[in-house]
Amino acid sequence: MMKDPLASYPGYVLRRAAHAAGAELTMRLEPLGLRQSDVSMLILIEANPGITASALGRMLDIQRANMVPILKRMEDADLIVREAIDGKSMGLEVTRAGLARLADARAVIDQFENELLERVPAEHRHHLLPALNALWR
Amino acid sequence: MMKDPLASYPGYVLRRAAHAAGAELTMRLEPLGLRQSDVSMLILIEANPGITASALGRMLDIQRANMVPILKRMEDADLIVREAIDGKSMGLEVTRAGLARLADARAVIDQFENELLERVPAEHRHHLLPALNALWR
DNA sequence: TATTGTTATACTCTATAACTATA
DNA sequence: TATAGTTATAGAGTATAACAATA
Repeated sequence: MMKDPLASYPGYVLRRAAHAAGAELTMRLEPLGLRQSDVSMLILIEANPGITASALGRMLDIQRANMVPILKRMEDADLIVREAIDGKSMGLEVTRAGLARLADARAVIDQFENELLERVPAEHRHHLLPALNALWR
Repeated sequence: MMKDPLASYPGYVLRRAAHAAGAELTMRLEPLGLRQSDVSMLILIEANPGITASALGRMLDIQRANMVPILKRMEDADLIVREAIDGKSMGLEVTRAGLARLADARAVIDQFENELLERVPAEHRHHLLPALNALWR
């Protein structure tokens, strides 16, 4: 058997756990034709109607320039619309069709998040979210 | 202020925490001319001398095909050597220069991992690693 | 002067298929 | 028959620079 000294490094295990979870969620969203970033954006736009692409990108840590093709694809898929706020900014809204897809995605995600937490032994379970939030913010 | 409903999703926070930590470690390793994968490989090769590229890839969840350019770069940088085990397999070893670089990298990583854990409130701290390991394995 | 949206571009990481040679 | 190493290639995600138009 191979030795794995990396298992004791929190940073490494964090990366592996995130990758494993991310790959699984991507697989589960695939039948819906949605990517993780799509769902994140739909959730944030629904919670903040009229948000601009720049502000959305700042929340998700995605560069302005990289938002363009993503939002264009979502607009082409009739998931969101862009409406002029003023001559410079565009406000984002979730379409009716987008809300329906979002409802499906939420069912997938809620199930996924529940399963994720169930894998964590009970004595550690409620420490996960606050610990991770402390690492991120 | 914008609403952020994503903050309550463990999977999302996991991804953000891993990305933030990864970006920071990458920055700290950059002066050493090493990437995270380089250091992971050096650690694993040192712990398992003579390991093959395929076995190393399986441990790190990196495809065989993607190991080729990585190992070639590390060999060109005189961090590792490949020695024939038989007519098919090559055993990997860390060079003397590789060991020196690995020592520098370990100092960076140990400091980084300590700081990472210090950011987690004490009551959650020792739950992080077991919780993450449960998600991954 | 700072910000928004945009185009173009490049680099890294990752995934797949196919091939050769050997165990 | 399964495995190791390799090549080629394509798709994501991400990062930077630059520009026009507007706040």
